[in-house]
Amino acid sequence: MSERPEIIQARYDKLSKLQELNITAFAYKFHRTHLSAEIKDKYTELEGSGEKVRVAGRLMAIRGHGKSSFGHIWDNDGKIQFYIKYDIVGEEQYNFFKKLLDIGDIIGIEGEVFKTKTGEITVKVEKIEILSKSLLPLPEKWHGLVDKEARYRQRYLDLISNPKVKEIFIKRTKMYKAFRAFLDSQGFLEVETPILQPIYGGAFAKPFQTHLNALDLRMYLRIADELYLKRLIIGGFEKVYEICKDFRNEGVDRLHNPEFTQIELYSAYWDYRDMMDFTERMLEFVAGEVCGTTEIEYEGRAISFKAPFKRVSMLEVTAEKTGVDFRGMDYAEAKKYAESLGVDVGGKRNWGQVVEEVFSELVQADLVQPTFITDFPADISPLAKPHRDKPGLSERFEGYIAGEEVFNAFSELNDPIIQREKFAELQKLRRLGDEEAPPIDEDFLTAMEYGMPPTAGLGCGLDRLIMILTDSHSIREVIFFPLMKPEEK
RNA sequence: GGGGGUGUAGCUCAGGAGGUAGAGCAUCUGCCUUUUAAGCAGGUGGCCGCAGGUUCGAGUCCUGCCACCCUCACCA
Repeated sequence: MSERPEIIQARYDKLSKLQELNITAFAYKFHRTHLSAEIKDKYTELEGSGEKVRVAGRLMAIRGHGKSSFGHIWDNDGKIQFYIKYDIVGEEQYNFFKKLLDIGDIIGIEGEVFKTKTGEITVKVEKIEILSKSLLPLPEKWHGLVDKEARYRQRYLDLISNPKVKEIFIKRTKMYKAFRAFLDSQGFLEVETPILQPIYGGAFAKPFQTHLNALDLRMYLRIADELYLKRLIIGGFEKVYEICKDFRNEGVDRLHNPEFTQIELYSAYWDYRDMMDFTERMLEFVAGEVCGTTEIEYEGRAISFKAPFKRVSMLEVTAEKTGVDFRGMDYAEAKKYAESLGVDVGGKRNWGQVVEEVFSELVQADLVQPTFITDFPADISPLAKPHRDKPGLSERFEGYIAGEEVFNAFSELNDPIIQREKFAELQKLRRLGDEEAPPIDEDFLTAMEYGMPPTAGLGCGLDRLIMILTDSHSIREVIFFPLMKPEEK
């Protein structure tokens, strides 16, 4: 029982004293008249008016001076200083403050507002009450909570003691709002599609499996939304989007969390060039809404979200960079040249995979400014339309920022005959041991056979985008509760 | 999975070459009625990640394990 560290036991002792005094340490409610920010905004009206304000928040600092004390409480929008004086509140309340409250407690105060001689807007306390006793001590006031493991496992402590962390997540929400505002204004409809799916598809990835007891059915958590959103396009919703949690049963590192967020959007009657025009306008808008500017800095490098973005074809930029033009080569020849460039293509099973590997090894890291890389190999783009002019390529682009892939888009394949062939090729890859090639989705093919309008679609990794917009090095900094191994007890 | 690093008080961190465990903040006791990392004086607080080993003696050296971080590989 009483094995508690002294610093914690002291708080339990105070709780007992409160109970002896018949003071409720865990209140039911507190009527607030103002938030801390409102007091500051309305100071000129409040000063000298005799109006009493009631504010509540977490007690974060105390500076005692004998018979008077200063302190700060933090609420949703910021902090406010209070001044409590023996002469005003009397012996009982002052001793209650001095002896029974701790940093970390949630308290409510009432009093008039004034400015100290250093000019800080301050509440002169007339009444003070405890709303919730904090039984565990908070991290240190100056350094905050630094240990990354503790920050991620106990995010609430991170949020309490590191105000900048709160800003990152506020920006994350601003990003969602900006996408919604932009897309809604352009006639897109926000929709929801299944997370639990009997067949996964729309990307190359290992899925999470689960089991539906009612139907004794193996189910998967979605790896992408693509095939369901296209069904909606077929159904006559011509512009749709979804902000979607996807799940991939793969590695965990600074760029990957097993559960992550994308936005996918589809517009009928567009091709991938329309989507590029749209995407750069949308990204410029989102960056401006989140950061207040399109000119940002990520890991010491200036990045401009000002449209238009650079556009260059994958094969051309790779040829420029490496001196090897892979166009017109067959699989064996491409492999030979890739190896001559020092790129390991041992596990690559077709021409496109080889070219993509060379690109991602030797070119990708240099794409710091937002750049559209266009015209990907057709054999690694099973859901994209074949390029109208360039044999072997597809009408597909990916967007790179700060050397990382952030979005991926196509002129969507709408020919069910070619789609079936593409799926068949994926089944070959599966049989060759490619675990990430998705199984064939007959229901989706049936939908396509009813006729799908020409369509362009885009997927954008929102975790990576907000990392860049908040200058965060790890995906764990932008996900409230990133995946952590449970601690062994 | 490979390589490198970290783990010591509630928090942030020191502990040189094996010899009784340290600081700041917090906490506790005094003093202090406009401070803001308030101040002054004094005190409490430790499974040194876990388990073994070497040694007269291990926070320190060795082995194994655990968690986390960085990095490479993998991952659209």
